[in-house]
Amino acid sequence: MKGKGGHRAPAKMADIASMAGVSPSTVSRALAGSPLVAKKKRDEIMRLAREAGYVVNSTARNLRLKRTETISVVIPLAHEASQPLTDPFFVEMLGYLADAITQRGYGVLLQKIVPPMNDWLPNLVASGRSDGVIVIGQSTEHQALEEVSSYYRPLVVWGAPAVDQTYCTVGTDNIGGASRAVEHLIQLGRQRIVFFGDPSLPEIGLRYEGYLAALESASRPLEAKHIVPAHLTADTAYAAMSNLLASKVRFDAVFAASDLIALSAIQALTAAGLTVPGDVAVVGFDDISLAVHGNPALTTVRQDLERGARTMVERLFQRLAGEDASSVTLPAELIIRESCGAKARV
Amino acid sequence: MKGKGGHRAPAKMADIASMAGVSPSTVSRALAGSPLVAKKKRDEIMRLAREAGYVVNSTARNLRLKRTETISVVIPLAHEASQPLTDPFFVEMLGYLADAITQRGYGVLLQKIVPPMNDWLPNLVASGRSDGVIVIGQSTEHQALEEVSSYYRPLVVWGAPAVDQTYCTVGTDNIGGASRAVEHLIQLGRQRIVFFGDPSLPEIGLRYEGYLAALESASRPLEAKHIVPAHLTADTAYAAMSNLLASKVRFDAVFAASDLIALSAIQALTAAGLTVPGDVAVVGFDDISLAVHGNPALTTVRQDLERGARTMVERLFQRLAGEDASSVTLPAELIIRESCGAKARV
DNA sequence: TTGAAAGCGCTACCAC
DNA sequence: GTGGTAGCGCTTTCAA
Repeated sequence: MKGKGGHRAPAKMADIASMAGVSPSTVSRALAGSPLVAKKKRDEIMRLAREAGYVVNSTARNLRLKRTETISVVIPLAHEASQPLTDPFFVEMLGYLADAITQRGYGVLLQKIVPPMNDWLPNLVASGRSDGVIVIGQSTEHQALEEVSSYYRPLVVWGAPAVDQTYCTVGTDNIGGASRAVEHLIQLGRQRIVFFGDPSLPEIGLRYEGYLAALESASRPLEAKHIVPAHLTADTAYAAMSNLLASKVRFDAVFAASDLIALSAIQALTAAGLTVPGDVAVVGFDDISLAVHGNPALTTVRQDLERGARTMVERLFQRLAGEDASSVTLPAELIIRESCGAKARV
Repeated sequence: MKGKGGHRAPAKMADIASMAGVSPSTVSRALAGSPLVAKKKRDEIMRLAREAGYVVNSTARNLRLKRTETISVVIPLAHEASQPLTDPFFVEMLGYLADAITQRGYGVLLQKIVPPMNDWLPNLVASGRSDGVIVIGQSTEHQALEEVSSYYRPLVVWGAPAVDQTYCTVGTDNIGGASRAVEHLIQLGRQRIVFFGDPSLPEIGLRYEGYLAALESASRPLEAKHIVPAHLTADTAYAAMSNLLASKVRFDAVFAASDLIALSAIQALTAAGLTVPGDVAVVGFDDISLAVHGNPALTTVRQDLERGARTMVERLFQRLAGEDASSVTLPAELIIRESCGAKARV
């Protein structure tokens, strides 16, 4: 209506106060629904505010109240530097988190962290932009999480619990899920099962343990050449599988540490003229929505992201309220579809 | 380290000031890299601040500066009330937007809007939580967008331009993309092509126009029974396709208004014993990453979301800077895969 | 039941 | 170059 930019300066509380012929204090109380101000006056003030399109300025409110009603959701991508959230896992988790947080009337501040990842967590915490932090995946940041958690309570991390860890994690039973998947491959008669993923990441490390456990309980030897430490991105995984094929290592099954790289592996295998599950059986991990639509449909270990997200938010708010909330491990479920094949070929 | 909650009160600027033996003003200037403060003193203050883990409180800073360095990204879901961001389209777009916004040093505040959608936009704008707003999809909110844009400039919307519209949109050439898709189906010999989607939503309406244009240029009559106004959710689309099949309407092709519902349609068709593309050819819209992995791989009209996101952010920052930025339509590309079939069957 | 006043932590104006 | 001071818009004592 005025000014060159066409902007309209938003009304402030003092404006409403003078319109109503009362003090800002009274407006503040009225808008907060305080019973201190007479019902009639309160309604009048609320009506006025609504008509003027007045909404409390949350920056000022936050400064005064020392809280933001905002939760930071952080996605650390140590190995995906330039890439835009390629992994559907993150994105599905993000959706569920956003729902759970919004339901409690809080805002969601989205943060993607890429290398170089220096001091991002202490800085985020100290900046006061949010009241709590949820980190999706430990990535390479165990140390940073550990340090900050010593003085900052409202922090919850999706991932694997570690022995020396003090921060709160919520995650899936990686060991159990992985071992069940590998046992299934063994039962189907697969002889040479590749572990496809980088065990140096906490969660992947546990899936690797499950893999080892399954081999051991079937009295199968571990073959070093069957460990392929692929990163969790589609491109690098495709390349890693192509390399493996070129190396002439023999294998008839792949247990992939995530669905995304399982799908890439299938593409690489198919491109090389092999059939899945005929020549090579493939099992993934996550059960992203893509898995069921794959060709063949992907057998995988399901993580219940909706429940995981709800649990994380629940714990975070407990910690926000000063209560204690310890780490949780949620059950994993083996979902059998087509890519693992039926019975043994030979 | 202290207190029952184990919280540590963050340092404030005054603390750093007294540690350094200077005034808060000087600390403020030093931390901002102002050349007004002597280089040596500036470095000293920065070192001190870093060691103390001090980070400027952004709420206070924002209040003072009257800006937030935050952009709201809003996803209005008129028809998906309880559902958690099921459509990969939104989620992929969100990822690209987050990248583009983060690159400019701004934060991303995520908002999901579900019915009842009263005054969400004016309230969001008036709350001062962000410096600008990006809305992904017009949904049913054209009117709200129109009203707010009359006084609030930093607003950019993903969607379709309308004749009477004053707000800034960025979107794909829906008409062109759709007509090319339908023309392709016609060329392949398909006779009865269903339009699958609700034309009352702005973007879908344009895709419908493209559908009409293609029929017309091939001198094909429009059949009312071939218009199936399915909502853009997987479940409702599946049901709508099942209903259509039960109704005995004859058709040999489906042009779906989004990939998500195209995939659902394929599932419903397959479940009913029909083959795709043998009995029914299917073409989608969006080219979500799922499309290429479908079985059969989905022929679709590609929207370049990365470019779209970059463009939206670019326009938003132009508007933030007081410049004008008008609506844009980006090209659409027909991606031919398997689900549309090859040549005619008969 | 209401208003005056203080102050959340910061930046920028003004004086020196 | 540097420090004092005012004030961003709000909530909440405290006093009336």
